[in-house]
Amino acid sequence: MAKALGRPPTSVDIARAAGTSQATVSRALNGGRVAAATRERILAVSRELGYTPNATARAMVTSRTGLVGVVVSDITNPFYPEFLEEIAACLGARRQHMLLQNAAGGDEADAVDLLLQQRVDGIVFTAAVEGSGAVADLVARRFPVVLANRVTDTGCDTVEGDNAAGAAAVVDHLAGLGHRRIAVLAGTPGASTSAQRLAGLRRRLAALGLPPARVVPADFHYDDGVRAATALLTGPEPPTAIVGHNDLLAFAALNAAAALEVPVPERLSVVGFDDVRQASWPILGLTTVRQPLAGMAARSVELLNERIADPALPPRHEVLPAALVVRSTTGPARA
Amino acid sequence: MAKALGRPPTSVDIARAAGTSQATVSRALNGGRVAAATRERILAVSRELGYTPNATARAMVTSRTGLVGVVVSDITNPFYPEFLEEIAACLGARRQHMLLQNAAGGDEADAVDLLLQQRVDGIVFTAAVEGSGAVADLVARRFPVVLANRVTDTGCDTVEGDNAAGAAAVVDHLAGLGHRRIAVLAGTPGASTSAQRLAGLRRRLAALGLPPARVVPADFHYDDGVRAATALLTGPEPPTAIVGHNDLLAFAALNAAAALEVPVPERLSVVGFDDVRQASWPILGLTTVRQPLAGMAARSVELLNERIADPALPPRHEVLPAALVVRSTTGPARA
DNA sequence: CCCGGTGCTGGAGACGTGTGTATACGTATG
DNA sequence: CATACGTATACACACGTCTCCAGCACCGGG
Repeated sequence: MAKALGRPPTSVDIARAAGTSQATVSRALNGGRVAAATRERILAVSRELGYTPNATARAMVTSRTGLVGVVVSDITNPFYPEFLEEIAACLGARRQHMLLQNAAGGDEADAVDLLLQQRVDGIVFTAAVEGSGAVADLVARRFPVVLANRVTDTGCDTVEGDNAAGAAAVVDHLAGLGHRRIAVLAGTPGASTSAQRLAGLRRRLAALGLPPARVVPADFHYDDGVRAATALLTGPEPPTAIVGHNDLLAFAALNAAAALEVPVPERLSVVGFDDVRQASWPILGLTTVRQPLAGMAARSVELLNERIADPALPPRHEVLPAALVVRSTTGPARA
Repeated sequence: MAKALGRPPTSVDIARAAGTSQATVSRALNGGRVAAATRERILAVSRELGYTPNATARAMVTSRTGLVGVVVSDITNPFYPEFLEEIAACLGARRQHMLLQNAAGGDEADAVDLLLQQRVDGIVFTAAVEGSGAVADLVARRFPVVLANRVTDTGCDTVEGDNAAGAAAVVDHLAGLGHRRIAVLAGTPGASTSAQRLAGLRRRLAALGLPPARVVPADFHYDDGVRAATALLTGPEPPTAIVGHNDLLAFAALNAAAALEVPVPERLSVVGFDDVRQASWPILGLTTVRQPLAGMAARSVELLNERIADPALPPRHEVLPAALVVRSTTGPARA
């Protein structure tokens, strides 16, 4: 194995050593029609020389790289690593691979540009919001794109959890516990998940005849969440329940409450969205809406590959069920 | 921008449209000697046609991809996303990009193989342990490799925190609080960080004349940590302090304690390693050894690029300072 | 007028691979 | 025996870019 010290060996080197043509080497390694003895010899030689096919050269001629770009908005949000792990697994099963771009700071256009330069076969966007119109541009060019956990009015494939149903379940749960002053830590303005969850909450509150929720922007970030929750809890008429548009925001609310010595769930109930792994830790025990993580990843990869195979496909929109998981951060509202 | 519907335009297309040769287009876009008027025209045309340089074709001729492979052992361990974010930032400043491989499950050899096929310029390994000898093989072939937060006896560059000093600081802190029965949730057997932290703990315990620590393997995984900590706490002579070789293991200990209704820090003190962001959350408040994350990332990228420039460099080993951060999971040992 | 130098541009080869087309060989068939 | 056919291989080209080298125009000095 540890043979190549200079330039790595090429299929031409293999061909020379095996006494055949380069074309035969290519066919032998890719399952073409080659005599068994020849194939055997070529495989032996290529093993001996430590041959590694050059993916860039292959991409040149096939115009397929086998790479799929994945754009996330903040990789330190624990939701994303879990999602990426699923995505990577689905891609690996198809012998594709992930080129990750972290678009924190809003340089989504830069991220897309890089992925295009690398000639990825398609892109999965999970970033919360599009600021640059980069996605619309790609769709207009018929470049294969899937939006995971996010939708837009651009005509591309989308996969998401049932945010409205999840939000309704949250309201039912809180209302059942007697909560009437409910506040929301909202995600990035313009993010579809945030908008849907908010709409679902409002609709259900109205349907139950409850007062509207107070909505505070928190941009899906922990620090913003702590600031916003602190302001809510120290202001006039503090809420008896806070719904984070994100588990990270819900954790922020828990921490703000702890810092202010507001006991949870006795004086404050907290609910999140996503059900990241930490949410199920006993010391956190967050009540939250579970996102169908594995399903979203699997469908995203499938839809993307279908579109790569046929870019003219009509846009598909899939909604996967989401379910409320009740743990220990919610309890009866104080009388 | 949204022009290209068929094949994306090439530099030849630009040349044709601008009335020059392809060579001049290449020079104009890469800062070669070109008349100002010609450059202007070429830039205008390439913008108009929505030209995106083909990185695979460039890689063919320059034998540089600008891609750096990064191998992690478990991306859902929050340490890694934080580290990756730093790495990506350092790479981005050098116009390089990250090709991530999650080697969970021990398929490190597969991960390396893929990265080599993609012809990455170098690889940063942060995976906890090498099972396959893949790293040794790469080093023997003089392929640029840096080990971050991990060392081996193979002669390649390494960057790590001062694990021994960190461990000593942990022992001093616990001893000062009166702890004598200290247990350790150890990481993957063979992981250098684990070995160093363990050695540091043992040495300091011996130096202080304290009894040796009980060591339980937990493989750096949360679930293993919970099982191990539960066994410790329910067994005979339960420890008064548990040191996780990892913040994740420390959190596991906290959760095991919570499930058993063992109060922290009154009856059990818990310490971790890494200082991930969650550790500083008020509701967790984990006492832990801070890893010099940004510094490790920056030095890893710098060392890797130096080695890419000159593969014959002698191996360098850098140790960055680590510091104990005392929060609320440690307290005096019960009399 | 000739010659050398400078500044810009075009031609052409290379990088490593996949694949369509042609060729050599052996066998079966009429 | 001649033709047809199937199998296995070789030849050649294309993919898009960078870069070396040569060529061209222009200019100033001898």
